[in-house]
Amino acid sequence: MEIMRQQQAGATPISQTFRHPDILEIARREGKVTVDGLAEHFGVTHQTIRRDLTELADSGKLERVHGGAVLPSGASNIGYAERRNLHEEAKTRIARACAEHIPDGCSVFLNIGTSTEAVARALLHHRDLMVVTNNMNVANILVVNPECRIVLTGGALRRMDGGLVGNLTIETIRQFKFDIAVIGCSAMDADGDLLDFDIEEVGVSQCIIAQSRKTFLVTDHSKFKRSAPARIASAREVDMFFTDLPLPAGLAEKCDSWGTEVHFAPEE
Amino acid sequence: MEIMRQQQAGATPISQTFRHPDILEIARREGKVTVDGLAEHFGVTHQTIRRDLTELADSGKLERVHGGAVLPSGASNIGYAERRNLHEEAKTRIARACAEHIPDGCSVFLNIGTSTEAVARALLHHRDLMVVTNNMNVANILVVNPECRIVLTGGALRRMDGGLVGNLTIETIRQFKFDIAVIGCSAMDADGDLLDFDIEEVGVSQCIIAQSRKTFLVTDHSKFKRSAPARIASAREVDMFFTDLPLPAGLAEKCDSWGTEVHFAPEE
DNA sequence: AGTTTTATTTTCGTTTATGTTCGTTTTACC
DNA sequence: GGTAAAACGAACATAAACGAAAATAAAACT
Repeated sequence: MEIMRQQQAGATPISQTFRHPDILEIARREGKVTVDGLAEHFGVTHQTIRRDLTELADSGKLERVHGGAVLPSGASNIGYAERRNLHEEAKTRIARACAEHIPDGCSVFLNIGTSTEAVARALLHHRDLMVVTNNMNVANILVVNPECRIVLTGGALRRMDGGLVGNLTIETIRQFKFDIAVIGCSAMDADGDLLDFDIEEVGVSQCIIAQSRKTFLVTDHSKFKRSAPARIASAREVDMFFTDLPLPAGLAEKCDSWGTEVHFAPEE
Repeated sequence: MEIMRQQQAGATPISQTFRHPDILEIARREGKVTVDGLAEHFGVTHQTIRRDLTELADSGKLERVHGGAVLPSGASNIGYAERRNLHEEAKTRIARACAEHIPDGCSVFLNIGTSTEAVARALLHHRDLMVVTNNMNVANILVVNPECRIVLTGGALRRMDGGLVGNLTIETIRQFKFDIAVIGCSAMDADGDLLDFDIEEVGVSQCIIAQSRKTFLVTDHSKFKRSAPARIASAREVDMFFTDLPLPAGLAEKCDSWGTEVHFAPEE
């Protein structure tokens, strides 16, 4: 009874029919399933199969197509693609401002995040760079810049965001000393603390800061409104802070007293 | 009426069809697709294929060109696409034969080379794999297989072939034990020795073999005619050897006496 | 038994995918 | 630079597929 209530309260009330496992197995074997084929196979009407497929699609096990369903394709980076478009234009402006403070010929670390990827795009015409990153997307972006040496840290590929995670990352970073670390963060609070959702990444970010002569932070204003559980560092440890809109009250003064230069990306 | 407005206001209404995943797979395998070819392959009109390609291009999966579509430039294919086309068809056959001997659920290492990339493409529908590689292209290829964990070794990105090179590679490999090592080589001589142009890679390949329970070699016949300075290992250490044409005189007997299974990829 | 819940079928209006036609744009060839 | 062929995209018609809702059947429970 209570379980039923939970299900009704939850998002999709899944009917557990014996067909679902079979459908999935067929789909995995054949790569696809058709409404017609399944209706005949199970001896039920099309409408019933449609309902099955809709439910399987809602729970992410399949991807619905006209006439049937297929295995989910790139299931992972859909959300990421949307996030990339979010504040896209602002991120580009911020990244450009940041790139202007990265001189040719220096060594840079870029970590995980859409903001740092935007910085990578802004570095496409820099020369004689050495870029170390734990972000596959950054590597894919910068590969077309022949004047840029690219070093990837090892690690398990996280499809969600192209990040390379795991203890290999920190091991790699320890072997370098960077002129500039460019980091993003998931959120930033009123005390000037940089926050992240992933505790593992926090360790990586802290390591990067420790191994770098200068630390650049790139963050758009949306991060000021959010919070996240893990603390990376204080903005006090940041040398330059690139963002798009004025900082919340109090934070600007703090940065000023800490000697953290705040740069606003110019509107175009 | 209102619904229509919503749709018009929203982004691009992507049609769902069985063909889209197939088109993407063909594109990834061949590097390009043509309207004519796809129309014939699926038995539909050109216009339908055009619509498909337009939608796939809109969602960033492909890049439209006159007469067909190609993989988006940012993705896997770097400059050495020409070499990839060399013996492409044979490599695909070899890779498919190799993939058939790689069971679901095992751990595999794929090293640098166009042949191993072909194997990666042949593994797109394997399940529950764990693939470790020092080849960025392999990672980019397999990223679309959600049933596959991907681990990249660290290292400097070599644009020539997407390889990750440097001492980080061996350090990473030492942390694993693979069920199967899939390696390619630059050349193979009459004594059955695997050769390579790059001395550094030789060390990596030797390390891979040492860390693996089984070693698979994938090489097309063109490698028999060439030579290279650095020696990786003897074919004696290889468990299965996948190639396209019969081995030169004497080598077949050697492999036989060593217990090295030689598999020829069937002509189609 | 009777009642309630769940699964399925039936029906029907709506949406979607596809083929066809036609005018426009691109490409290739002279 | 001009021309012909190929490729393209827009618009429309149509048939298939779709989803919502009501009707029916089958369990599950009291």
